[in-house]
Amino acid sequence: MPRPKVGDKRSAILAAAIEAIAEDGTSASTAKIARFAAVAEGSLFRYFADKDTLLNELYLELKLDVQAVMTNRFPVSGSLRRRMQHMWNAYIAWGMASPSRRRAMIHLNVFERITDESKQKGQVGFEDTIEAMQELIDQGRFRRMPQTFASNLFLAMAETTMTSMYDSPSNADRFRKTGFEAFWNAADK
Amino acid sequence: MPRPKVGDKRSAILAAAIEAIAEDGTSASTAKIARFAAVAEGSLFRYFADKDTLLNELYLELKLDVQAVMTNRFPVSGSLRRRMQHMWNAYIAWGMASPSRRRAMIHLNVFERITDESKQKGQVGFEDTIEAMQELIDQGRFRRMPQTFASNLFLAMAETTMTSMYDSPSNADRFRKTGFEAFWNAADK
Amino acid sequence: MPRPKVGDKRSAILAAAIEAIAEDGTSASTAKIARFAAVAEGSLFRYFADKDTLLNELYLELKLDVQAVMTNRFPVSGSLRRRMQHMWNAYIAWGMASPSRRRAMIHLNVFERITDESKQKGQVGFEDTIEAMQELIDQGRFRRMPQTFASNLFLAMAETTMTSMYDSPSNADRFRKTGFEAFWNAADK
Amino acid sequence: MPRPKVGDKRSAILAAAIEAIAEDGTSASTAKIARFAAVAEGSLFRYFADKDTLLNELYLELKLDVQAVMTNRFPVSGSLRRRMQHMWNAYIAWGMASPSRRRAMIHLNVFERITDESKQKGQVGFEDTIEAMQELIDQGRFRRMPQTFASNLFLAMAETTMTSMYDSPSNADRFRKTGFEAFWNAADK
DNA sequence: GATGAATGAGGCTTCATTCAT
DNA sequence: GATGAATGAAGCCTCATTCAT
Repeated sequence: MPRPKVGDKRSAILAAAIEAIAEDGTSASTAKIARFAAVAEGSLFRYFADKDTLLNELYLELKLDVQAVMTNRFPVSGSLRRRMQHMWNAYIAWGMASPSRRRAMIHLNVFERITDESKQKGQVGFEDTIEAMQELIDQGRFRRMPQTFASNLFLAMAETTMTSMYDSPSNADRFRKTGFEAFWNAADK
Repeated sequence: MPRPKVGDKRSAILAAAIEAIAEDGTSASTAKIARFAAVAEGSLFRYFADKDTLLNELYLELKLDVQAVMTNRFPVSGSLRRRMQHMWNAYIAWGMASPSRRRAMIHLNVFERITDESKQKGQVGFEDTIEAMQELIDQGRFRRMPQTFASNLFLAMAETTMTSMYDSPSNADRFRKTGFEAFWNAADK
Repeated sequence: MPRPKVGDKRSAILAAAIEAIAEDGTSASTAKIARFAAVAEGSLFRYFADKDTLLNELYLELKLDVQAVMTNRFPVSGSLRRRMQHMWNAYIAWGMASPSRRRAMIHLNVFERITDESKQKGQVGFEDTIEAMQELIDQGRFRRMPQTFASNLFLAMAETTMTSMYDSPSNADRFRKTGFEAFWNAADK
Repeated sequence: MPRPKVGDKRSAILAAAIEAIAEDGTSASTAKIARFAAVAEGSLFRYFADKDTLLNELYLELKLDVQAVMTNRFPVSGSLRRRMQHMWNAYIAWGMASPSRRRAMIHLNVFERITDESKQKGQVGFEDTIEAMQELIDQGRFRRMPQTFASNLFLAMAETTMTSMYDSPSNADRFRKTGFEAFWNAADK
């Protein structure tokens, strides 16, 4: 059974917000977002109580998106390195496939009005990857450090890697691989 | 009594901008910045042509600030590892000493209207550190990759480290050290 | 009850701008214009991109207005003198009927940001009158001079005439007639 | 003996105002005027109580200027036509010699805050020309009309003439002469 | 007198949000 | 529900004017 129609417009608005934020940062106007979504300015506020709500929900959607991609075909029983490699490749693939999503995420990550609640919610669903991250910690250089440290490092290093990949597409593959080795050696003892 | 130095007010505005941006991001209002600086809003525009100019000059000032701190007592003839260690510690010290400066920098780094010119100017003065970075590249895992990749990785990993340090001040020192080891092992062969 | 026509508000703003400019010149504030139009200041910008656009469109509207009045019942096949007389009377009637429109026009005519495009557009629709003006030129004192010279002279002399009519309403009719004779004898050989 | 220095600065400001108003209209900023005059912003207000005063005094100075030029070598005992011709040529020469003065005058003539007092004062010194104008009236088409009507017509027609002269400098002389004939025939019976 | 930095009121414009249709 | 016109607060910026030096 198809999703209720209402979802379509909501999704359109979220998609539009991604483009608008990628262009203008979080100060992209709701009018621009509505225009990109091809809906009336007022309609935006039927789906999101206000702009902050929209940005918070977009934040969550992007996190979910990343999660889906990382979780998909996750090699649960593979070696730690293999699982990490999977996560790395999946995340990089996500970022490279949709530059706007990635740029939007970068802006949302420093947006001062993403609530703690959103940040927390953004973690759910990452159980498999978090578990892998914890294993990585327990066996390597980061022993007894919080899991978020490793996770954040992973994300930061992947971001840096993607920046180079964008700047020099012909070497993209080399960056991706070397980036992973860098991460692995940073974390592994 | 010394006559107030030319530039006092300019500095006050820059300082105020740091606080305001740390609080509200780059959408901090010029009114708020002026209020923080205890000057009239109009005065702000005697020192900076417009808000974008102010933000770009602030960006440069912060870069200069980092540079000063990294360059200070730089062990030019020390081992590569020692030089890197110095840079790491200096940068972390800078970020931990002035949280607002660091937060402001984070926002400016993703601000869409920092000009290419500013970004370029922001590089000057880092010659020693860039040279060290190049050495690191030439001898390790990043051979034949652009120097910016290593530099960006350095910054990203230091940022991640600082985040953990802020979250858990009692372990700050351990984070700082482990963070550096992580970076070193990421880059070293 | 008829639904308010689209454009009602737009017209209200243009009408308000006429009054405001008549009072304060082209430096009349958008706030004042909005107030006169009984709309919120923001509304003004839904109808006109910015103040310059508003003034340019007002300029065009006034030109159109004059044109309508001059063209109405234009005695196409009348003698040249009769046609000129018609134009003269029509223009004077327009100016005397709406002092604010006339004052606004005077200000717009010397406003430095009326675009060339607007000036050009302001000419269309005057074909009959321009043709008459050309005939006048071809047969009189202004032979081989540009049509704009005669047109401008016409307008300037009519303006002067109206000023005297305002100053001395009881002699208005005599001014109107004498003014026309003056113009006719200026141009006719 | 040289004029007192104070006059120099005052004149410089008036001269600067001419240029600034020619460029930007009466909304030219006092800062710009001061810059053009190469004096400090504050100095302007030592010579003129406020901007309106400056503009009113400039208005007077320009009127005086015109008067001087018209009065110079005025052929008091020449024929009426000769005297008119002199006035016409003098005025045109003034306007063509200094486009900025002329443009400034055009703006001041429609400036809403030129006081009645200024307008009145602007008339003194024109006795000879006014007398000629009165003679013209008494003997021609404008009999029993106010002298200002003839004067305004003179100015309006001369303005129109100058506009054409600027637009087509190679025909300037022809415009000047034909313009005068037009005026003469407009007024003469 | 001269200066120009400082001021804050006011100008233009944008924008999130509301609400009548 | 959907729309988009309307709103007015707030943002950026300009400017005439003041005043300490």
